[in-house]
Parts: sequence; structure tokens; C-alpha cells
Amino acid sequence: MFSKTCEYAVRAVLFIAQKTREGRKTGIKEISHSIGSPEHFIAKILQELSRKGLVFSAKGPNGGFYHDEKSLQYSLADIVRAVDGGKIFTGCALGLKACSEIHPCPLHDEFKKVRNDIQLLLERSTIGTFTEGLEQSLTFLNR
Amino acid sequence: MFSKTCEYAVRAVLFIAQKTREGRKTGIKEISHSIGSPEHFIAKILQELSRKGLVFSAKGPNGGFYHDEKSLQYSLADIVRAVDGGKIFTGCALGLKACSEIHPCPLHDEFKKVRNDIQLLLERSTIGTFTEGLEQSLTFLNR
DNA sequence: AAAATAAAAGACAAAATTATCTTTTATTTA
DNA sequence: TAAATAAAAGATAATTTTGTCTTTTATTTT
Repeated sequence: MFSKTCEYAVRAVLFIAQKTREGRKTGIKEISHSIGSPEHFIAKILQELSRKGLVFSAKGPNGGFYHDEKSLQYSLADIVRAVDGGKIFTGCALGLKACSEIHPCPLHDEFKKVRNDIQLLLERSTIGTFTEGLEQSLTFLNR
Repeated sequence: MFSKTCEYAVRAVLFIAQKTREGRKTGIKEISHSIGSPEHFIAKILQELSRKGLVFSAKGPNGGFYHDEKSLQYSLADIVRAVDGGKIFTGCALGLKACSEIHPCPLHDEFKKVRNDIQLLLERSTIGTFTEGLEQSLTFLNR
């Protein structure tokens, strides 16, 4: 569904959001350990998200990644788009570039609905949406 | 969503189904040209599908790929499972192996529905479902 | 100012996916 | 039976994705 990169990205972002809610920054080591990802790999991904303003970072002691209030409001769709692009929301199920409403592939009409459901689901979920479930250990992010 | 291999597979199978309905077999050259795929790549994929009984093949002049009546009844879900496995129907959106109903990731409940919709859609579509649209050029498979 | 901390950046490597090319085997037609 | 046809099989290669390692830069604390 999503690339591994994107899976790690979402998990990391949700973890950072949770820590932000607890009032602390969190470093690469803690993140990679907590979401079960390769350390340098998630570092790269977060560098990119940070360039795009979807997370913030601070160097030096007591540094790490965090969200400000505004970035807690970004949606999971924003994260997915930043990492995987919009293909999953708009692309053809059969990979046909020419597929469109007026020139549809055989699956076009059926898949339209599904893709739209996925997008809506991700658009309406902000990064901050999930901190409570994580806080109470109702949900998890590693392994 | 699906791997490139899977996209080609579904396109090829739908094309073969259409030709079967016209009463003819179709060769790798015609298939690859008609669905816009690399020739030897789709050949490999069809070898595999043929081993699994999802398409049939005949060597020699007037040979090629075709469906029998029974294999026209296979669902797109069968094709997807044969190529990509069932991951898309059952896997965790965040790639967490331990994610389950009783131990859910933050997206689990929301994504359950979407994954199920995708599966239902593909389960209820037989290979033969789409020949008419293709026949009448209401839908297409290449580019 | 020095030491410690932590992200940023860049180079490199492994693995998986996608694609190509050549040879072999089976079948049919002439 | 010979020639032509077409899939099967196997080897190899390119590309993309995923993962690792090392060095540099910025910041904070002592």
C-alpha cells in the first residue's frame, strides 16, 4: 500500500507527536528504537520531512525532533504525499498513465471510490489525532 | 497499491480473457504490445500464472495464452494473491507485523474497512467481468 | 573555550524489483 | 521429416528501494 519509507515516516511522526504532547523532544536513537526502524534510514526520512516543515528539529544536547502546534495539525495525507507523492490518491489501479474519467481502465470506476476513501481517511486524521491512543497504550508503533 | 508485476498481470489476464471471448489465443508479442509491457517480463509473469492454472498456454503455431471456461471465473483477487500475495488484503497499513484486532496500530480500525472494500471489490470481479467494456472500447489496457 | 550531544550530510552497499537477451523445448504445418 | 512458430527456461543487467557507515555542522552545557 505504502512504501516502507512511508510506513516508517508515519510511525516516526506519530511517535514524535506523542512525545511533543508529553512536552519533550525525542532523538533519532529513541525514535528508531521505539518504532523499530533502521536508525540512519529514519534519520534521512526525517531530514526530508523537516526540510518540508512537517516536523522540526534541534541540534545539540536536549535537541531532537518535535512538533509545534501548527505542525500537529498536518494530516497523515500530508505525510504520505511528502514521502510517496499523491499516486495512491489519484493513480490508476493498473498503472495506466492515460487512465482518466473520460478514458477509464476497466477498474477505474470501482477503484475511484476506494482511493477516495483512503484519501478522506488520511486527510481527516491529523498527526495529533493518535497521541491519546498511544499514550494509553491502546495502540502501538513498533515491530 | 499493487506492484508493477501485478499491474501487468491483471492487464494481461484481462486482455487474454477478451481474446478468449473472441475465440482466439493470443501470443506474448500481441499481449505485450496491447498492454504496453516489456515482452519478456510479461512472459515470465504468465509462466507463473500458467503454472498456477490461472491462464492456459499452448506452444507452437496458433499457440498462445487463453482461458478455459473455468479460469474465466477466477477473480481479480485470485490474480493479485497469486502475484503479490494477500498482504494488501490483510497487512497492516504501517507495516507492523504484530498489528492485529486485539493489538492494533493507530490506523488499524480505520484501515480495516478500506482493505475489506478493496478485497470485496476484487473478489466479486471475475476475469470475465470486463471483456464487454474492452470489446466496446469503453475501457482500455495499454499506456 | 572545551567537551559533549545530536542532527545534517554524503558516500557506500545490500536487496528487491523490473527489464533484457539467449537458448531450449514443444507443437504444428507444409 | 523439415521448417516455422511460440512458449519455457535460464542467465544477466539495470534500476529502485532499503539500509549502513563515516564525517561534518550546529548547539548546549560545563
